[in-house]
Amino acid sequence: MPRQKLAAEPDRPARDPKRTRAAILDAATTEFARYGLGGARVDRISRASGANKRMLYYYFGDKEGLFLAVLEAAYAGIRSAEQKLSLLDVAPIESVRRLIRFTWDYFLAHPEFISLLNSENLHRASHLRKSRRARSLNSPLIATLGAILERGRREDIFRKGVDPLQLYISIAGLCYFYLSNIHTLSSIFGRDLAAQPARGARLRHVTDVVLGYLRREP
Amino acid sequence: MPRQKLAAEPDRPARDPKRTRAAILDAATTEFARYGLGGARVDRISRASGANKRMLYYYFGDKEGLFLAVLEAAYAGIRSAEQKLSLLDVAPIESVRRLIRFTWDYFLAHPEFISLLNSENLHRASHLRKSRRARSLNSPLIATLGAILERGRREDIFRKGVDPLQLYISIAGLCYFYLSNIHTLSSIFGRDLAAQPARGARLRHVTDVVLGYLRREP
Amino acid sequence: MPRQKLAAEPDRPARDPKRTRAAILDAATTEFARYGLGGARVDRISRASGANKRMLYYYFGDKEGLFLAVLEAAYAGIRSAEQKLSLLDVAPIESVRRLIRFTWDYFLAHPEFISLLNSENLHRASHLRKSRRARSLNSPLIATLGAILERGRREDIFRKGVDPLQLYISIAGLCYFYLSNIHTLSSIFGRDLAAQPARGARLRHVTDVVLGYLRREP
Amino acid sequence: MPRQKLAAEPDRPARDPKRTRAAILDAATTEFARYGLGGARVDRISRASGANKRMLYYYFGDKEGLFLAVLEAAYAGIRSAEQKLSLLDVAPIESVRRLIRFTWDYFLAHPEFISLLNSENLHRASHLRKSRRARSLNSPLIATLGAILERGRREDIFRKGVDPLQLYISIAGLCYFYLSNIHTLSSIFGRDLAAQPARGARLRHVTDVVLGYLRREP
DNA sequence: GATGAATGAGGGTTCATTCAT
DNA sequence: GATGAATGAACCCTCATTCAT
Repeated sequence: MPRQKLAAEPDRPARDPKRTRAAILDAATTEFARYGLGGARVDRISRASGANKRMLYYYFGDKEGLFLAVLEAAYAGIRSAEQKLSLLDVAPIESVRRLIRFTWDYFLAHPEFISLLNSENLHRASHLRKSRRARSLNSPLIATLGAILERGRREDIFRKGVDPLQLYISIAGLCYFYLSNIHTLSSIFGRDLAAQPARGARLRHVTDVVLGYLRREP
Repeated sequence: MPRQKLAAEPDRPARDPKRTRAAILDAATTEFARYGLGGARVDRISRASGANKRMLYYYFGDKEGLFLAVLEAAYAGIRSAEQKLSLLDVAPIESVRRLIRFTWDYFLAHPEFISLLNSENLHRASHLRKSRRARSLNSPLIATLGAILERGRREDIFRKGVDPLQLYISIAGLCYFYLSNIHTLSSIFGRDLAAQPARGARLRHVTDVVLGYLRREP
Repeated sequence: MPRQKLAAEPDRPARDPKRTRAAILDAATTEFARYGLGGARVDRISRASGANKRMLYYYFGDKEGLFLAVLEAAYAGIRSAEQKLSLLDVAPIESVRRLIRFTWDYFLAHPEFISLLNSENLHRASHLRKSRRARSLNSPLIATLGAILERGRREDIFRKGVDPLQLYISIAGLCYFYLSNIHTLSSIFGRDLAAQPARGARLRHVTDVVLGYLRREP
Repeated sequence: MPRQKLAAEPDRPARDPKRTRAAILDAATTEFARYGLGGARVDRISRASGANKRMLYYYFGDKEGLFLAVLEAAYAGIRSAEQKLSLLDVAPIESVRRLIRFTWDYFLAHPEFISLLNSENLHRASHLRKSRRARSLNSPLIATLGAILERGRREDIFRKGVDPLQLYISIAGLCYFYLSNIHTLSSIFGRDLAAQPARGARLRHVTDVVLGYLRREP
């Protein structure tokens, strides 16, 4: 009987570098996000990825090289998602709304991104600094946001003098902190901030804060 | 026969439980803040504190017990600082200004607090949840902020319907995220956000955002 | 039947730092001599010494630190044996005879010494150079040999102008090379140079060479 | 469609068995000499030789097979050099002089030969014993030296009863030990024995020792 | 003949923790 | 209360070797 399904792979094809590499990267993302760099275990990554432990070193050099690759992939992920936004097609207020919603949704859907950034900051961005791709990780949204603010200003809707980078960081911070610190906050304040109603309330609040701030002075 | 050199070894008295405990806690705070829970080394803590490794277990049970103690002490620290604020003595806007400045300054002066919270969140607040002191870690500022908002509303300065907890989280988030992620942000955007001018700009921006948001609708 | 020798230790006393350290050093000497630095296995050393593997690092830092300690102990061993020689008590010729015999016997009885030196030279003496005890490893025999040569010269028995260090190296080399390379030499020349008759012949030859050389010119 | 750039990659022809084999052997010689058998890395050899790692196994079976091949080549090298000597063309004393100088120069120019012999002796000549070429590695110089000694004896210049093998080993030992152990000796005695003046002095000394010994008794 | 990808056993080292004193 | 010595599990990483192409 012939081997079944030529095109469909069995769990792990014998020789498929791309796939092996990707499987390691995936498993490592999960592991690093869950346990941090120091707490991550190379053995667990290898087991979860289905690849031999040696392969991890073959492709990524060492644990820290793997961590950097994970980090770069994480940035690439959000940048890729950002590119699908079409913020300049709509009016300024709607545009800001979309950006906030996108930021919120992305962080919500990608808790590993938050965790990885925290880990990298614990290490003072030492890995990122070594990255040759670091520059290209810069968000194009800053420029876009600048254009939106400018247009809102021209239309006399927004206040003037808003630094797009500051605003970008503020939007991120308003979303990020809530989600990043959701466990301690929930514990300390005795509320389940991760539950749906609370999450909806948070998004509304963040939107209110940002748009409330941007309103031109009366 | 009496032990010789009674007066000797002045640096650290041979037996001073409080002192030993405090020294361990201090060293552990630094270590956990710098390396995270997974990356922290019991040996380094013992060495830095000058206490024997065994003492660490004697006082705190194990590494995680020590981490919890550090965490509780960190919360106690910020709560103690908060109590020195007299927010209700001044007008609402100034009151909010003070709260923002306090939050910013505290995070700036206590990077270990940020790092410890990140670590605890990585572990899903598992230590805090076990703490019996957890309840008492709740910030009294939420109630105070509620009173400020209420007063501002009555004086027709602030908008209505602002949830004090949400606002508290927002103020924290606007400060925290910038400082917590300062290394990756600086690296990605190619700016030194830790330098003084940038820090001043950030505090102004945060104040603008919050007060801009709180303005009553025109 | 009563257990013998009350005072004698069971195989390994529970707490005896000196003993533990010495046991590790002994086992390491054997291991390094047999397999070289690269081929030596920390696990084997730990097993053979009866000490926990961790103890090896506790006392010696790492594998190379242990190697250095072994090396220093090996030098200390030969220097200690040299001190028992009383070369200046007898006539010059007999004195040189004794020195040769001592050198030969010591190398013969301590093949590990030869092997360790070879290993260290493979590594370009990198460990020895780091040693603070290196200076004290210098042999006092050079000075003694100088005195012997001088006396032999005065008595018109020996030739003049002999550098004691060169002669010392020559005596060592004549013995060392034969024993160090005994396996390849035996294999290449198809003779068992390790057998007793061959060994006796070698010692006689070496003595002849050295004394033949030292003879004053006719 | 034809593969582009037929003439490209001139450095190493894609398929040149002899060349590949020789490149591996060269790289392996360097590697084994530098790090010993245990410390040598197959990967480094493969990289340095430019050949695929698999080729190494293809040609030499395994790491130890490669080591043996290196060893045999090293012996072949010195034997080949020896053949260029014409010791029987000159008077006995000059003949011995030449042999000493040759031995010294060869060891000096081929430190890898010394290192390889040391490695093989560490392993008790286990590789050499398996070699079918071992017999042919025997030096023809022993016989030649025998003839020289005999002639010197007949001419009443040399002493009688000198075993050519012993003398050969002595000449080798006097040169070998100094060079083989040059790092430890330099370190212990605090002199740079590798510098030119010291090297010249050593060659003179060795010559003096051997010729001094060979002198007929007065 | 030649290659990049893959392997499993084991390398040296370090971990948090506990013992005997 | 306090100490230096000791533990065993597990850490990250590397080894010589082989597979599929």
